[in-house]
Amino acid sequence: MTDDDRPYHHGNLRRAVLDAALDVIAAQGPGAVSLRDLARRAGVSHAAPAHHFKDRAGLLTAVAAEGNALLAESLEAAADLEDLGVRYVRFALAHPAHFQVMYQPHLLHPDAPDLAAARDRVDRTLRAAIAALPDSDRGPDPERARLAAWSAAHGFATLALSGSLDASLAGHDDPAEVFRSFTHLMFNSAAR
Amino acid sequence: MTDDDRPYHHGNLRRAVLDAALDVIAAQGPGAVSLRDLARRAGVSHAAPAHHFKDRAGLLTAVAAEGNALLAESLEAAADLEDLGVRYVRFALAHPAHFQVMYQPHLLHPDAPDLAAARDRVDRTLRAAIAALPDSDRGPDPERARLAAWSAAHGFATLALSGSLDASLAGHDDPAEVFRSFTHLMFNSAAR
DNA sequence: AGGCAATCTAGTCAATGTAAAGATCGATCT
DNA sequence: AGATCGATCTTTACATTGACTAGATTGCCT
Repeated sequence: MTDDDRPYHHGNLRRAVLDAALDVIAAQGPGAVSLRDLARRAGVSHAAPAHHFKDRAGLLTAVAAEGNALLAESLEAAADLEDLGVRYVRFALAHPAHFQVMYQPHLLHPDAPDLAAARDRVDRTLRAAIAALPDSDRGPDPERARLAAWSAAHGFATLALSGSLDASLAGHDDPAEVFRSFTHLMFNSAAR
Repeated sequence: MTDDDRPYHHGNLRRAVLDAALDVIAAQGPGAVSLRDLARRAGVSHAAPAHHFKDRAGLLTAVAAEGNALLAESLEAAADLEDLGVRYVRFALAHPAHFQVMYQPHLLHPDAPDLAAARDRVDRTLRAAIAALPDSDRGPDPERARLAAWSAAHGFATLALSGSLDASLAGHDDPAEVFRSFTHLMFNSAAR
């Protein structure tokens, strides 16, 4: 018994809620996400999203899984490790909402199969890029090189998103290129 | 008109609430912090914490400020840049609750003077450590070296706290030493 | 045409954040 | 010592939220 013309079924509520969630997260952080608010934005009843995501954590898990999938897609197209690092940073800055949720386990359902699968994809891509390094650059311990590369990219991305680098990045138009400017140096030596 | 022996004034409610908050954050993340729950743990009425911290954000801002102060204290005792990086990682792992909150602007009051002051202290310490590098290691652009060093330490700490490195760190008893093992390599080259 | 599963609505309950107004205490001043 | 003032805490109240349940609606499949 609805007064308006709105059809009973939304059509693509899952995507609509996800998109609304991404807006809220990008603007106000994951803590500001309210299932009821997202329902209002999508023009459905307050309990409708629950059927698609079960939980608040379920919604954020879906965001994290989508984020990892998007990230994997970009990284898989990387030319080499440096390019992969730059792509990692670029992804974080282009998809801040996804990125913010991906590495906060407390917000997520620990063992969601699709999330784990997407993470594996990212992981394999990084390992492949390390393995593809020329011998002169890879160094004796690939695992160590992997941690170094991931830490550098992840740290830069995280700090940039948190605003901690605002002063340092003020002049530059593309923060990812700032990252490239020193990652290039670091990995001639991580190799040694 | 309270039935129990509990005195009207707690004595040190501010500290009690902060400590309870740190427990909750470390165990369940900042999202699980409830002012009412902390009040219950401290044995006071549910509105008592508000007088000390104003907001939920006010409480977390106090946590972040305290965290930065503790971090600054540790970093100021660092022998050199490598030691400073290891101390950064060690702090994050020893004070996960503080660290988790420090870099999430959405949880905090943007312009809290004490927080800004504590952050400045950390910032100055890092710049000093960069400046104290031998010429052969510092390289042409100190700012670039600063971003590289901070990114590496911050990324490793963040990834470790999020559990992303659990598999890689399984064998080692001190993750901070794993970090040292590759930061040492990186900065011979960031210098070049 | 009939039935079935997916999708959505409506109603409800406990928990939370936040605000306002009053009670209690302790320190300081005279 | 006694009064006063500010800080600390309690009580009450209200709007919002997450989560659960039962029921309504729809599209699809056979």
